[in-house]
Amino acid sequence: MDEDDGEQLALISAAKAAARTSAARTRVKDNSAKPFEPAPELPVARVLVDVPLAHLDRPFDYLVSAKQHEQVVAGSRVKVHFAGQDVDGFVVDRLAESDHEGRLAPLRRSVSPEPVLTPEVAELTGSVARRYAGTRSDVLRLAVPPRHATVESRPSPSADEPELDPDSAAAWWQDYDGGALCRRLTEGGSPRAVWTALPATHWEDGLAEAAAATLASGRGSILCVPDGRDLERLDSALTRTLGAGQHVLLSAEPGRAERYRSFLAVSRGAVRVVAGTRAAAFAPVRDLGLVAIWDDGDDLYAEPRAPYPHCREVLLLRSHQTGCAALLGAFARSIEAASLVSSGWAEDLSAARGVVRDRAPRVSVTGATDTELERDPFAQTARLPHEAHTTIRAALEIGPVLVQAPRSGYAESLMCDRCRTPARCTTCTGPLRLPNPRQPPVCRWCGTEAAGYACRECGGHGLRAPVVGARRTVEELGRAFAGVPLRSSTGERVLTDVGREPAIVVATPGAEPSADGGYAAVVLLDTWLVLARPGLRAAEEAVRRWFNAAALARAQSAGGRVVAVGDPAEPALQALVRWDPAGFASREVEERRTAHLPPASRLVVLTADEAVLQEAVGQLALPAGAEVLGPTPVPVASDQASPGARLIIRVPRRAGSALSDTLLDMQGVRSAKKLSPVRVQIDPYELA
DNA sequence: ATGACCAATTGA
DNA sequence: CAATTGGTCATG
Repeated sequence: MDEDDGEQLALISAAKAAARTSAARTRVKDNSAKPFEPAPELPVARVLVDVPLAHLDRPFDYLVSAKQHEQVVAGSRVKVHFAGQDVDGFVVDRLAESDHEGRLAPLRRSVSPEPVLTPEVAELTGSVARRYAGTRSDVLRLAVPPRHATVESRPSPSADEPELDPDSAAAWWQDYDGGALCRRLTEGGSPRAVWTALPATHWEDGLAEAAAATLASGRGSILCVPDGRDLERLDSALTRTLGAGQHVLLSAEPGRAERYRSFLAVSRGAVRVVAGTRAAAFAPVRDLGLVAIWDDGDDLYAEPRAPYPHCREVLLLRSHQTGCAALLGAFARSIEAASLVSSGWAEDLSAARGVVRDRAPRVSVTGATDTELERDPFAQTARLPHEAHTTIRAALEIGPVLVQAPRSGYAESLMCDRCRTPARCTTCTGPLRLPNPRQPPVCRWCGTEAAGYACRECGGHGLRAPVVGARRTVEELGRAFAGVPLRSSTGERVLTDVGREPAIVVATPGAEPSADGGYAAVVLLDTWLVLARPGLRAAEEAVRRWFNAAALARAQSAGGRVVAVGDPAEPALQALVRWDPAGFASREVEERRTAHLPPASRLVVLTADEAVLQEAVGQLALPAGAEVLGPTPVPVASDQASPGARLIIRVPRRAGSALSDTLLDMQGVRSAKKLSPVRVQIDPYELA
């Protein structure tokens, strides 16, 4: 019975296919004056079409005409007729014949013969799409910059043969493993390492030397940095180390033409070293030997466009896929990097304890314990405990002082004025803010008024908006240290470097200028506040920022001091005192493991209306061990009234690809059935 | 998405 | 009985 039904179905669909094919044939005959002349060889082009629909996310075959034969190559751009409209596409292959049963349509036209999508990057976009349960066309938009015809018509000047000093790389890296990493790169090896940079070092020179060592083996490199300022530093380091014209920069900064010019220099093989921000992770470097990323914990590495891939993960996928070397460097250590070390995938490239002690500044913590606050009421009002004050004064005798003050954005959240416990909404545990000083505090998430607030720790009724922000910090310090030059470096106006002469430099995290010869002292204000931020990454992020600032100080032997204003019992600050970023990160890895959080687990956040979420979960074939949390209403600021809920699913790490697969299936079915969209975010930065 | 196709429903 | 509408399917 089953067989009969099957046979009938087969007959019906065969008849339908025949009808379609003959219809297509007559249409072609009727509409075209000349008969189609196919390319003399490999007349089939396999094309990735730019359609946003999950169920159409696979290659389609088209016929190449004799005229298009030369232009249509693997990696070139074409236009094709698809579902009743003209769409863009990338050719991924030329074939002798198609495995498609029906008749093939001819390519609409060849856009350009430039092979912008190399086979390696084509494969990479596939793995990234799969890993993040997104569509390949979304990833392709991130990987290949928009075309610029004028730029494309010009040749890319080739880099000269580089003149490299074979010993300089190993010499620069001497303090770590005796320079073995760079020797292995020079010899064509592919080490994978998590590098903890020594304080007061020019990390950009380290990256440039690693690229030089890789170049000496005849291979190229990709070096990623968080932002434009770091890119400038790396740019000059690369020019110093490799000579002019050996590298290009890839970032969103310059205009489209410049960006495409750099991209073409790389895809044409004219230049083999790429430095850039997160988009550079997809650069089509020939003979890739090394991918490197500086300060991979920076949130700028999280791509804000779907499917939200993280730059570090893209580089790791790439290293995995091509077998190239991987280097993750930072002054601190991200949880993910620590996890790569503990799993044995990467080696730990840290200097010996003794060397670290020699290079690090002396770090102390002051001012946040209750007793000290009682002894020193000045600490509360001016946020500058006595010890910080005297340290600054002494340091100004020998050089500049850096004061790191949290951005005033954090000032929004209130805390108890007695014990500094963050003030939270009793309804939804969201942070409280003060709309204006005459009104009661209001929850930032649900908008509930918290009249008659009482601290849940100490019962106190007083609240304060603790952060003062950089501007008021500048004013306070100006009064306290009259006559000393004051400079500020914040979001709007960022300084890159300051000189050796005594000055106080107030900076927000991430905007710290480096000082010629290093700072005599670095002061970290309001550390408890940064730790009290909502979100799972608060401690990791705080530690990263403190190490980045503290690493700009001179060595202890040269008088370098760091004073953190906070609670000396706080483990995050103890890690700073011991200058032990790796120890801190590996403890965090353990905590994440027991809490079933990434990177030990893989996690997905689904966002949609609540009923839609229920339906979507029903469509999933969840792997064993999956936990479904929620749905819960999306925490939104009270001013934006967007309905919606989110749901979190987490699975053991080894089930990560099974999770991605079932999410892809779900998105495919949903887009085919025209069901309302569900946002899928795998291991998003904030929750992960 | 968009279009093609089929079937059922509606109106004269 | 024609015209209209709604659902399903395929997209090379």
